[in-house]
Amino acid sequence: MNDLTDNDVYWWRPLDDAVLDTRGEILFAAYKEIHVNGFQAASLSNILARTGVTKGALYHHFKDKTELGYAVIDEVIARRIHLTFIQPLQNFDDPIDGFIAFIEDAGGQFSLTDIELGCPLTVLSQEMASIDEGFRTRLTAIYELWHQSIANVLMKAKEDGLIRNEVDPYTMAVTMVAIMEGCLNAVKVSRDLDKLHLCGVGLTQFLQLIRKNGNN
Amino acid sequence: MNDLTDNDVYWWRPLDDAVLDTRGEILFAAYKEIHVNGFQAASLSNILARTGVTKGALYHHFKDKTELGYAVIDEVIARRIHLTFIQPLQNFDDPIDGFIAFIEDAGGQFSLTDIELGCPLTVLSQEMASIDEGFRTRLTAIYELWHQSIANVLMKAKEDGLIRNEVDPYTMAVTMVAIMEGCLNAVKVSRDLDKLHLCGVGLTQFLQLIRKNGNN
DNA sequence: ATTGACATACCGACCGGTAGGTATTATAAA
DNA sequence: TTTATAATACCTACCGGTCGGTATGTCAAT
Repeated sequence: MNDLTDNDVYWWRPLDDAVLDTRGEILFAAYKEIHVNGFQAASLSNILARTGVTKGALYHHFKDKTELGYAVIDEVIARRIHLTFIQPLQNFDDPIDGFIAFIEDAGGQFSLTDIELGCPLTVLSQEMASIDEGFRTRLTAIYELWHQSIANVLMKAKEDGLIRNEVDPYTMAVTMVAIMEGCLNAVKVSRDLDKLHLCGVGLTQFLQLIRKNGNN
Repeated sequence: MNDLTDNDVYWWRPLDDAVLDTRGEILFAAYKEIHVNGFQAASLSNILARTGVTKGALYHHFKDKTELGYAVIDEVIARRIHLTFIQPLQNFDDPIDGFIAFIEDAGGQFSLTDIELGCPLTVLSQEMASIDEGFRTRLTAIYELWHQSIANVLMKAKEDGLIRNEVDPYTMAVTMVAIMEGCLNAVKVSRDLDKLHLCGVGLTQFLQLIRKNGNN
């Protein structure tokens, strides 16, 4: 069904070079299976077949399929989002320049293969938020962290006088995340990387809006 | 599992008051089942149980489950998107004012129940775009129509001198759709209608950006 | 001797799909 | 107008396959 190796897909690259134990192997294989097929259609048999781990081992480490899904969110997806979207935005002198650099960088960092699968966070949100409360709260927590991180950066920039006074950092943060996730959705469905650049231009122009003495 | 009636959910309100034939009943019930559970987890047995239609009737009207899914996109979701997002934007003298009015209106039009389920287009895009090419092309066609419709409105406004010359209508259109879909995603996962207003403010400010002699 | 870390075999439930019949309606020759 | 034919619109019963989950066994380490 899917013969991609870890390094073909940005989302699937190992988080560090630590050797995975059995639990970690299951977790990472489950993450990939879920990313492609969604949670409900994710097959435990597939996960086991790919890892060589047996069903006994799986049910030794995880109570049931749902708990495995929860662990994937908490231990894999949360870190991935932090690594991809949150961490890169810290440590910029001017966050507007930082965001714009991040967006331009993303255009080169992501390949078509990466984006065909979409953001794992959105995939799971759309599928599971209205079906399972445990999924919903866990996913919400990640989004909230993301929103707050951006809002904090903007807040600091505001204090430094880089951003217009009337701009509300949290409102901007939520909108910016919406643009990025909406953009990744557009690219996933169209399989057209140009859409990524189009949204990048749009988001960049949006960012110029909130800048003090903003040019355009 | 889900005892909502049609009129509780905006997305499920009948498109017109024509009496549904058997095929139409199947189609609409399938649409709702898919909207809640996604396509792969949508159960034909559920659809049949809810409609009272038998499996023989279903397979008389549709070749298989996949063809039923295609028909749901082409005949239900496409119209729904047109009705919800495209049609309301026509016939505004000033499209920027129109968009802003539309966004403010959406805040009142949608209830929490509506948005918990998310936009059917995004639900299916995230689940099926990377799995089935037939789904992907059909969903892409709807997005493309949406993008083009907005772009056309902006283009006309540009000719009328209402929008800045350096604004590219198509780029703006793609970005605006991304914001709206990303916003609906945020609301779905957070179950917080305030997020809808936050994104509304963000999108409104974004729209002011492209206006000629824009105030802020 | 007990515990943790698996391995193997198997189970019932549900899934999408099919086979084969029937009731109803449309077409058209007698 | 009646009657034969044929297509449409279903209905019922069933099938093979996959699913998540479990029960039981093995085996090394403590």
